[in-house]
Amino acid sequence: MGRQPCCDKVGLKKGPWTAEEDKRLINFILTNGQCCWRAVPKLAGLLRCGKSCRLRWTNYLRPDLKRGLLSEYEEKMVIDLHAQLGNRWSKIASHLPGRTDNEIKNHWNTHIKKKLKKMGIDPLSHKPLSHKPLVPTNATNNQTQNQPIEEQQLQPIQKEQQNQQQPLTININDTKFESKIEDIEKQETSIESSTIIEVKEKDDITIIPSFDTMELMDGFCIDEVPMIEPNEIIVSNTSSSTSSSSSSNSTNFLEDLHDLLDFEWTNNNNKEEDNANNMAFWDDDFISSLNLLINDDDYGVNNGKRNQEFDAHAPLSNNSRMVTDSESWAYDLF
DNA sequence: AAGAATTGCAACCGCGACGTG
DNA sequence: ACACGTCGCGGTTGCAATTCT
Repeated sequence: MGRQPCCDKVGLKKGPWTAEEDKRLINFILTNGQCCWRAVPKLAGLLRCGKSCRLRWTNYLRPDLKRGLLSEYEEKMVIDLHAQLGNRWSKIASHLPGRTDNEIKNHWNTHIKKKLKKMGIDPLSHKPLSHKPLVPTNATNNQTQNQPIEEQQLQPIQKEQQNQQQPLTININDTKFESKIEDIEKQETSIESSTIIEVKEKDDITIIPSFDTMELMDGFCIDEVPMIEPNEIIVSNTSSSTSSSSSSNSTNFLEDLHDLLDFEWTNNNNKEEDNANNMAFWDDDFISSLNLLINDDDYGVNNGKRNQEFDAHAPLSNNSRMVTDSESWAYDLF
């Protein structure tokens, strides 16, 4: 018996999303929150499968997303985290606020991989390419070789902590990288000397970068990012009745957004966090982008292609969302 | 200038995990 | 214990944009 398709594909649309579809999805999620993706397309009046809606939202429409190239710090973190976690992009993404697993995966495959190879680093093992693989002498060794790096590291981590080893960071822009490769070879286990310390807790893994993430992000911490939850998405009643309609017009949609911005984001878990979160979740840049988004004249002129949506090829400074690197994004919000 | 090759990224696909009845 | 539905993840693809020849 074959697996049932995730959704009835007959009559469902595929391919790039149009402005109208984006508008409907955003409007629906703002009004109803994220729940039951399977039901979303029907309720939102979209001819898409729920999976497609979820992807579109999480990878592109989510308001807390950063756009644009990864910063040097972010790249460094990705490399470190990849050394620890392997291709577990969602885990890696969870340590990079505003970045999606897809984005990181793409960036890894298109940029970082090449950079590492150029530097003589094997992107898979994070070891120097010239580094001859150890010939396993027994099954245990063999197993270790095939184990995810993360698992291989769990044991040496504590040892590493005890030894207070100097953290080895890979600066991919470092022209003296070759000398670092030598250092890595000397240290035998280059990955183990990475900057990330993991503590295994049940099945979950806590990643503790040895470099100060808060410092790197200029005080920006993932824990402070107000990730959207269904119960957190609250649109005032005055507008929700109109906006909940899948055929809502742009004006109502904008009103919803502004109502939303007037809403005080609260987090009941922590009063201090309350203060931090009592702010407009989406900054003016995002609103202006949404203005673009919902303005059919400006948006999706070319069949809704994203490059037209946010003008990815314009200078970054012209692009309200894409310009928000980690620092400016954080400062804009806080 | 034009065609070919390459790049970058959004979106899709299939699978596994998990929850529920 | 099992079947089923849903969701999330990682790998892959398709195609527009860009670069090269």
